[in-house]
Amino acid sequence: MWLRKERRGAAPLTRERIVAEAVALLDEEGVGRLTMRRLAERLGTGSTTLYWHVDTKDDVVDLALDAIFGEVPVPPVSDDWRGEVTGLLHGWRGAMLRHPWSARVLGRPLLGPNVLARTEFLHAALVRAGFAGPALVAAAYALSNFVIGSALMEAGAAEETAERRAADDLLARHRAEYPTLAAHGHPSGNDWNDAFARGLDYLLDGMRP
Amino acid sequence: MWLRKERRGAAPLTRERIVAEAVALLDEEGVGRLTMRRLAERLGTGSTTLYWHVDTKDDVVDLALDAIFGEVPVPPVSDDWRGEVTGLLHGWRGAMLRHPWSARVLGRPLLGPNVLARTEFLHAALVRAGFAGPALVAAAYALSNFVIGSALMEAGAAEETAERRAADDLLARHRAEYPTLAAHGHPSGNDWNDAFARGLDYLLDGMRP
DNA sequence: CGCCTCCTCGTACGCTGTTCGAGTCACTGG
DNA sequence: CCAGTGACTCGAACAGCGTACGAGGAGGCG
Repeated sequence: MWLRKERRGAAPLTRERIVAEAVALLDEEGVGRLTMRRLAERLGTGSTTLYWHVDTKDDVVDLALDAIFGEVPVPPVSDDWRGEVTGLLHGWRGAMLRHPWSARVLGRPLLGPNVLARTEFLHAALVRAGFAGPALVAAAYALSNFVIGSALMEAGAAEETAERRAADDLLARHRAEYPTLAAHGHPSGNDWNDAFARGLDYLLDGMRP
Repeated sequence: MWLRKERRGAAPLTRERIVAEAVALLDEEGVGRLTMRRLAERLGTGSTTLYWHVDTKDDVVDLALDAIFGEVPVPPVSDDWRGEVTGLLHGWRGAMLRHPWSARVLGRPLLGPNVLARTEFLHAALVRAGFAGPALVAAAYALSNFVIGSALMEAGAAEETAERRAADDLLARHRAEYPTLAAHGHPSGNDWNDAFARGLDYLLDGMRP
């Protein structure tokens, strides 16, 4: 069969290819349109074939999630633990914003190797900084929860300018009930970057080993 | 008709009743089992009837989400802005942990009246504390993102002790790759409360108007 | 040659959100 | 008194979903 070489060479269906295509599909169409059938179609296979490589659709999502965290660069170890941490976390946020569906999918335990490696790095940097015991877990969780929460909110807010417009209208209509909110408005554009950087500084300033 | 009084009195189907029942269903069975048909069954109506009161299933979720934030007590205004903020945020976290499905559902814009009222309170407290401009939005977003991220992670981790056990096993097996992580273990039980309180203190300590 | 293992897939099941059109009922204006 | 109107309910149906199952095809090995 001539097909053999071609099949083997061009399209050996693997977990890796499935995950890569899932990430592409999620990036292009969002989490609501990730479907086993659509994914299989993009891969040129039948939908049920996927189930030989993967137990369940949730597995695909878990794998895709861990895959994008592989994009987060792990800074080199230096004697500036604070620089390492901010570098890691800015990268973390960046990856989540590049793949906004990731925020919608969080909440299941993050146990993939890429996530674990970065979490390990974060903990190690904090240990090097002198944190230990309850202060260590508090610091590590505060930092990652802050990043995750920020990405979640920002990804949600960035989704639809139409909805944002409606939200501003709503806020303007209820100006009397929410005076402070209406006066300062929602962040937009570069405000998010600034707010994130500032917030991270607040947190790091307040942390003491 | 004798039914008239009864119908009118016992079961006038309203948005409020739908939302209340949705919250109950979500609390009992989780977000995966919220179905228009199941919800309607619990309400004693046909499933399609719901669509007269509500445009879409997402609307039900949005309403349920805002409803549980109505449980968050708004502290009385005092001259202790930090106390007000910590009180509000502990209550916020408590509500989310009482309804763990809420974490899984976050990410869409939070624009319900209950959420807006509490966000307004948070902003107002920070303004009273002297924050303004970019520092204000950074402080407000840092605080709420921290709370949301914490609740998200904690609710996710609390879901299944079986999964937690498997996760610990996995960590133990890879002890060599993740030494710091394996050495300190995941939080459990009251550790979460402590980590949250500490993290919040870190953040507030680092914030300057 | 036959067998075993890896891999693929068509079919089917039960369930989902939502649309549509027909119906029921309390009430109102003539 | 009664026709009509608007608020509300619902059964049937549609397209699509995740997934189980069992029938196959193909390469390697006896």
